[in-house]
Amino acid sequence: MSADLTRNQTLVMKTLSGAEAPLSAYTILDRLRDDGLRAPLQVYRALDKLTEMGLVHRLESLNAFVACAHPNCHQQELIAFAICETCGKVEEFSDEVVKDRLDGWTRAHSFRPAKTTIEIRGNCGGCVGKA
Amino acid sequence: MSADLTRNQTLVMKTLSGAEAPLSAYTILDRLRDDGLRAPLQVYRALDKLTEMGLVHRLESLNAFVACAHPNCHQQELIAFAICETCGKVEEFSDEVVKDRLDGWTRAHSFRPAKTTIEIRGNCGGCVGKA
DNA sequence: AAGGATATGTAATGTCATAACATTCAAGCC
DNA sequence: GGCTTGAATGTTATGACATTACATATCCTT
Ligand SMILES: [Zn+2]
Ligand SMILES: [Zn+2]
Ligand SMILES: [Zn+2]
Ligand SMILES: [Zn+2]
Repeated sequence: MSADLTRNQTLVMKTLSGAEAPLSAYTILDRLRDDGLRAPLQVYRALDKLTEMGLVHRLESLNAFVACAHPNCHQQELIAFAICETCGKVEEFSDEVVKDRLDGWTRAHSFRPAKTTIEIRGNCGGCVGKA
Repeated sequence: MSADLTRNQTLVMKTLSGAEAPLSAYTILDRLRDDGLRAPLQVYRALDKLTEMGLVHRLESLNAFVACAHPNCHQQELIAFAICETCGKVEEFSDEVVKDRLDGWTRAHSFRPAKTTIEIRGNCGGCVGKA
């Protein structure tokens, strides 16, 4: 399994796990002032490691981070995110057909993919109508 | 067709059209100093309009902008980007199957999508090996 | 000419992320 | 124990991306 987390990584992980919506690095920092964190870099370093371990995802269209909803389940597959712009809730899912189609395109174009981002922004079922 | 562009929109559009790779708003600003632009907002406002018109795309994973490769061709469809991290070249493409699969997921989950981002980062055929 | 909508100019500020350097900590070896 | 070494941490400063707020100008319609 994955190695134990360090102190700062544990603090950041707990903050993200307890959050209802994605958090920016600076929001995480604010919530951890009382635990001794003072500088952005302390949070960014923890986020980097947690992301490497697959415990946290970065949402590119939000410049924010979420705890993985299925830790240790989708180590290497393609993940898509549905992000509600009203309540902030994020759903993760994978789709083999989407993956195959994108893989097909990259192969056909001799493109070597390193990281793929799929983010759908909109409103979740509970928020449609309220927005 | 689309309305004529304003002065600032024209300047920004020309800069992006002539670029080999995505440009950040501040890079665009730097290239337009001699044309009288002084503040980021002048560029951001033009980019907003150009994006609305479909002439420019924002790359979320890069915080940068590119001229559309197929203006007036894909007004409303889902667009995917393959971005070379070595040479910066960006390829746009659409895939109906990917669109259908993502639409299927959102319908099944009562999610109302507003904007979908698909960005594949990696290395293009010409750059594989050099990186 | 008057009014309203759109576009522009400018300064200040807010938000996100990293560089550079010093210090501390834990583990393995002599 | 005392040493080395690599990882993690702490701190300051800076860089990069984006928006708020307000003033002014321009264009189009009446
Ligand atoms: Zn996940
Ligand atoms: Zn919602
Ligand atoms: Zn396009
Ligand atoms: Zn390339």
